[in-house]
Amino acid sequence: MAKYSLKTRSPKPAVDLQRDLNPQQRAVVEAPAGKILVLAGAGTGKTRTLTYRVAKLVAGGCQPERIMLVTFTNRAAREMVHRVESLLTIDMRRSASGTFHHVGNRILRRYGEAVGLGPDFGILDPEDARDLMGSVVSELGMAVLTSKRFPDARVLTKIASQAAGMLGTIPAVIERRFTRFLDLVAPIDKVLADFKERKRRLNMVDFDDLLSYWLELLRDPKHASVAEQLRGQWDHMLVDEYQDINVLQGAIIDEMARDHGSLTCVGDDAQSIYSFRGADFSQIYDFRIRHKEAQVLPLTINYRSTPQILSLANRSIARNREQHPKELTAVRKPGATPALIPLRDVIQQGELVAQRVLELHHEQSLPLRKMAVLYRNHAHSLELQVELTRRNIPFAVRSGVRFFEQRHIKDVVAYLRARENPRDALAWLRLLRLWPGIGNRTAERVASVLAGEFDAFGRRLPVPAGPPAPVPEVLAAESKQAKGRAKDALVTLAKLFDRLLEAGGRNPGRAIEIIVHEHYADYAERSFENADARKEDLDNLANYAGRWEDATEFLSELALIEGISAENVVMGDEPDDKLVLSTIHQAKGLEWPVVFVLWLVDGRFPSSQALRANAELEEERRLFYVATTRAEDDLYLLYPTIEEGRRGPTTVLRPSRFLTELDHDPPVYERWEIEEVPPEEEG
DNA sequence: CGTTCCTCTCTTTTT
DNA sequence: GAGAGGAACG
Repeated sequence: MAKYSLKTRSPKPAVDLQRDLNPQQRAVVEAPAGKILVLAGAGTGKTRTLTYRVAKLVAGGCQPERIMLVTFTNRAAREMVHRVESLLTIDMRRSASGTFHHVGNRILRRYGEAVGLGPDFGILDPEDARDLMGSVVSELGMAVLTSKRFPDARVLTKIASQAAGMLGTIPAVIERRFTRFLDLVAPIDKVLADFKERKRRLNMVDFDDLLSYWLELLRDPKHASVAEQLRGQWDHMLVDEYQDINVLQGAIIDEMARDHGSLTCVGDDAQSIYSFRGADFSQIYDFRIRHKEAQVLPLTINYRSTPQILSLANRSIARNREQHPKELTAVRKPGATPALIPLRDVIQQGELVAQRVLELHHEQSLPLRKMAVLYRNHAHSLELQVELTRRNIPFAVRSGVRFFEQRHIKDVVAYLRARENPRDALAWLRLLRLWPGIGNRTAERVASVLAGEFDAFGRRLPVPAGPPAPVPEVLAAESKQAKGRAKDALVTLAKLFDRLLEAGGRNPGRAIEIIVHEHYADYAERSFENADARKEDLDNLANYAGRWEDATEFLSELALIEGISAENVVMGDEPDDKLVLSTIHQAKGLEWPVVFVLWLVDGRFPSSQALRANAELEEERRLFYVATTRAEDDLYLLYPTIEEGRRGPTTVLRPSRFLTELDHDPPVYERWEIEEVPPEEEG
């Protein structure tokens, strides 16, 4: 992606540590290069502190490209890079900044050959990984695999992912987290080994591989010289959101920092909310065990929220046993008491939020973008979305279906993937099936030949499969074998690929235009009711892709970028000022003057799964803590009291235990009563 | 073999 | 309210 920033030869930092930082923050910024763990509460200026530490390093003569700055989420990464760049007017593009996965991707593009990856390896998104797993299972054709009790492809990828994340074996993961499959350890192990092999054949990696191979480069004695080169490229390592890393990431961090020893990690154990994907917040405690010499520095002064909001948050998190007891201190003046609002049902919950948003917007001139509605999972926001649409309140959903995970986007992207990495059988399969006359059978045969997995006689080829055959030639040959509509389709497809491989088609944006123009527009007309909207999406995608010169880079970006919701990208002419709707996970690190939290009902938030185990309940409470600490001035906690079953009876809902457990003196919230205004008095 | 239409299942959270 | 998988038809 094109990114611009001004660059000065000698960075002149507009940095004044005395003026800009409090003593706790200054202690972090000024600590000599070494092992540092910063325990930073919500809203205590964590990003600011880390940014200034980078500034200090650069001011001290360190080249930005010799700093590695990694975080867990895209958002945090972008925020961090942006703030460093604006503070220092330097270009951080050369530095290794971004999510672990981005940095891993960059490193493997360059050094992946050592672990057997071609330079144009593709990245499997979770859906692809699941499909691939499914085909591995069905190809193995073992009897156990078809039994009802055998884990499905999604669960299998989960097991593989957990094993990668905790640096454990498959049996160990099953023993720890999937005991119901204990008697299936051997076949599961076999399937996952095949899955790994299959990824290699396809020259593809999944998200976990981006990190696993990175660690392999650092640890395996076979790659000692690569490891040395890697370590030698950076002098300092800084890690944000340390509470959300897993064992694998922890190991990478330690290995990367081994020689230079300059490692600054920032995190808040109270905000660890990703254990479901292997984040292991004991990492943050083990840090001091692994690095005995590490300095531990606290940040506890909260600049964000009113004391009222903080007392609520403090009281809630204090109920967690697994935590560092710490109180956030408020510096802001007292404000409004958080509101607890019971509603009749979800409909009323949506109405009330919409109404309150409008009141604040019109009566207090608060822009919509200064307000956010947070919820446990995206389904919780549906009724609200309906109500907001009805009242014409613009909103942006920061969750839901990802733009690039929609079918039409993935279809078109499959062409790019196939062009960049012809061994990507999944992409071939996907795009072949779009053609009339080509069904599963034909698609599978042609895809495996194109991918070089099999020769034309159905014999499995060894890996590496030699130089890939020219795609148009293979397609032409296959078309001769086919008949009827499939024949026509393959002939047309061969021509399309000729065009895609021409120089003009190299640019990803241009390539997408060709694909849509030559094929997909027709397909969309035939297949979708909302073909126009989808074609518009594809125009936007072509535009977006046009910013990259190199399609492989574009594809990596697309796979690793955070979920831009469809709404966010698609609409071109919408107002800037929009109410924010977000899952709590996606809201981490952000703040708004006004925050609404929806669906505070036992079984929803905390979720019913979490009610079963205490460790999970504590994680949910941390999530609640994250939600409440997003609010600066006003916090509204809402819950419906009854739910009308679609088919079944109406049920009475219990308010979330995260609310009732706070209900003692002095009160931390104020209960609001809702009275319906008769229609004639409205207005 | 390919297509279409039906039912069933799911929905934590993200890279 | 979507996606996967199965059944039945062309």
